[in-house]
Amino acid sequence: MKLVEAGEPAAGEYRLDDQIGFILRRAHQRHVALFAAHIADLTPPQFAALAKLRDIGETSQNQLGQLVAMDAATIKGVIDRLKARGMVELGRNDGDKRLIMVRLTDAGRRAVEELVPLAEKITAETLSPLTSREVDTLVRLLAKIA
Amino acid sequence: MKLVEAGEPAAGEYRLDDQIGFILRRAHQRHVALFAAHIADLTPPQFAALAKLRDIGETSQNQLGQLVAMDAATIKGVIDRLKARGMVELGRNDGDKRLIMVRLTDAGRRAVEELVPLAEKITAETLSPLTSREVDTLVRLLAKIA
DNA sequence: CGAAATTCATTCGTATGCAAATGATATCAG
DNA sequence: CTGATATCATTTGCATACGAATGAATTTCG
Repeated sequence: MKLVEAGEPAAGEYRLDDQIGFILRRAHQRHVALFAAHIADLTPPQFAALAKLRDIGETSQNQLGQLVAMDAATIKGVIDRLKARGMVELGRNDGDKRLIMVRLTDAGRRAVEELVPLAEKITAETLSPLTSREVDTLVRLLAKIA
Repeated sequence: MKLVEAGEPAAGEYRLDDQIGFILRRAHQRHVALFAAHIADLTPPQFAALAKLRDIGETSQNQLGQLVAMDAATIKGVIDRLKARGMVELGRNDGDKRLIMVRLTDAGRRAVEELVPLAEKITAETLSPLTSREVDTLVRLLAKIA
């Protein structure tokens, strides 16, 4: 008498490898590794900040952080490192003196433009185990839980 | 004349928010936040190590790291903190003197047993925006790219 | 108007996560 | 058997990531 089908956990059993959190973490790890393999001198969060700045132009540090899903402490570190490398420059805001405005430098803009094709390749490679139908489905479902 | 449908990027356009890497990062962030909300005194990697140890029994530190997708440096830190809290204990291996064997303490085992129901709740809550069909699909596709 | 609440940026502490270098131990090849 | 290779654990350095506390500036509200 077979009590449990193959691959189906018994009631009450907890399989780490089947948990969404564990799988999410591994999928994210793989993506970061592929990113590093193609773009060695910039991290995904750094590139995200540059790409977002290119799209929206100058913004405050915190605002940028919200747009790229980083809290205040995290975006500060990212911006500090991008600034040290001459990719962004900072300035005060006339209206609201609390704000630190961030904008791309010419070098930063050139870097984004150069890297976007590589970033597209990274996205494609990350998704390469899937059919294009599956890609659409995955992105849609993932966005739902993000 | 409409050149681009709403939601469809023009050729060559790169939308950060649609990239799998960015969405993966946000989904992972949300899961970690939900985890912390339910299990305040343990991180997901720490719980993963405990859960895996419960399933497979004593192993070497590196072996455990491979099973929970952490490199040697990372698993060491996780084990150090679990050891400091009395959840695991370490020992030398008779056959191979390089190995550090790791096993659950009684307290560690009790902790896992107590936390598994909460972990199941976290998994369910992370996936709550999806139907059960969508859950199966997401897990399957995510596992493919992980 | 002016006190209270909010927002922005910064700092500190803790915890992953990974690359690279190192020393100890095992294994393999000749 | 022994030198070359490989594995295990450790350490250092760097980069997210977030909670909590802080000070400055702004907004809200009574």
